[in-house]
Amino acid sequence: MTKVVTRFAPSPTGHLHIGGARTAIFCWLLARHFGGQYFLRIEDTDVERSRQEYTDSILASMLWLGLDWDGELVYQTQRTDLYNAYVDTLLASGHAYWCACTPDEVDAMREDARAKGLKPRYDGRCRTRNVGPGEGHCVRLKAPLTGRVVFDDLVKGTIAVDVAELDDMILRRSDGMPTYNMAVVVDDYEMGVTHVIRGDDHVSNTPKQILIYEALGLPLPRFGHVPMILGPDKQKLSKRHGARAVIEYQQDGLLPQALVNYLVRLGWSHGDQELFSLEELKTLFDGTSLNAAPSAFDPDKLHWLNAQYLRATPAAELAALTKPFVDAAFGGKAYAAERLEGAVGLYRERANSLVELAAAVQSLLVTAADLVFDPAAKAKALKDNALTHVAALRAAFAVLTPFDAPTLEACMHTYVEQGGFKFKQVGPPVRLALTGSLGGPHLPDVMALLGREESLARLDALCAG
RNA sequence: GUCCCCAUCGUCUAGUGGCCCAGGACAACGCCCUUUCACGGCGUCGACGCCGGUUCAAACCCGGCUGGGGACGCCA
Repeated sequence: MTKVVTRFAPSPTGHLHIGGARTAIFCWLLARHFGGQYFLRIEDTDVERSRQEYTDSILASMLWLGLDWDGELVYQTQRTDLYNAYVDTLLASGHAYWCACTPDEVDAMREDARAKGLKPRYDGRCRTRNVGPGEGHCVRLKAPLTGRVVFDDLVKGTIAVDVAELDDMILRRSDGMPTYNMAVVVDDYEMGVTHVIRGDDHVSNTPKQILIYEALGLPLPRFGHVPMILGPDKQKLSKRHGARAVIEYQQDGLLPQALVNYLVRLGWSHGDQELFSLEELKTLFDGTSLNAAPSAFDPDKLHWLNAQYLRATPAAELAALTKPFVDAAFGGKAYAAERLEGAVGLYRERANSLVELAAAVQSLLVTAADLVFDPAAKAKALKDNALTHVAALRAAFAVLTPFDAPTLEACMHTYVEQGGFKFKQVGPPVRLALTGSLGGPHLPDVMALLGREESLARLDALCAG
């Protein structure tokens, strides 16, 4: 088996978005599957927009998702000399030339071409002018004039482009900095990258980069372009589609396994299987079965997956994960933390995210005096002589032993049967007293968790108020 | 405008010439379970964009059309 080296190369101009995250997952999986290496390269050559805090954020998201990387981070801004050395060899070998055209002149050329219905491109007028280095001069690739660039894409199959579509691209800007395509080729080669997995939006860069590889006489890596992730409306993912950064999903209380699982299944599949652990993915994902068509992001399915993982997480662990969200919900106020794990156990199947879980669990953690009643529920439950049932049961519960779920349940049933009531008359007001609402976990379980003292206090509070 | 890519239920997808009058999952809807809300179980709705080929046979192969997306920077 040949060595597999992949890389993920974000530019630190924003947080890690789900599209990038999915690409990173594919890269990581491919490397891990084949026992290869996965590198991270920070493409920070756009000094204006690049920020250290974004690099930090991207790395944090990467780790949160469970994607570890090999080796040191590569920062493109630290490798200018390296890129320039390659540009110089291209200049020396006659594969590149100096160009004195100004941006305005080139713009004019493009407009001209577009007006004629042609592809806007640089016309190569400095190719033979021998202008040499100088103020405002950049270096361009002396691209072949005829022929086709053909490559076999891992996900899209054969892609062919006529070189007439390409122009003599700039390799080094007039300020001495390399351009994106130049830097990428040098880096991928220097880092030993064997599989370049990246977003669909780069397909048109690939032929250009191949031209540079060829001019440099370097071996080509394998390319794989994964399609974009679209919004639920099939349009390009944008601000109006809500959360797009993985950090936002983290804040919304999503589990990283759920996000990874969801993202992987967007564009990749393994028969009818829906649930995959990271370990399982490592053994299953070999870079095949990738879908060439773009896919729409479906928040509903993400939440469903998250619910699956929420239920699969052991109660103690889930309580620990939920705690920060509960702390935030209480805004620093004290609450019955000793009931957290039990409450999480009772509500886990009723929540799709940690945020929802934290909100649901709140009513069991406040003190009786702070319990908030849902007005609609209150109006609905406190009909007829509902409070007499509450008072009667309160008296029964006060002397009940043991105070556990089965005994409590039996006690309630006895009360209902002996009084000739319907449970519908008795259950709702009791539930309202205990949780402030009319939905939720099995009542005896709630009381057992709250304990006798707290349960009685809540029943009293409703009767009094 | 030019070039490139894509095309199965609303969505994610299975499907690589006969097993498919197309399977699974999410969503929706209904029923069951249930003292409530959920979970769960069962079921319903629902797709091969269109037109031509090739073939005994096409969702699968070929061509065109239509529709969608992407790229055309001294951004990445």
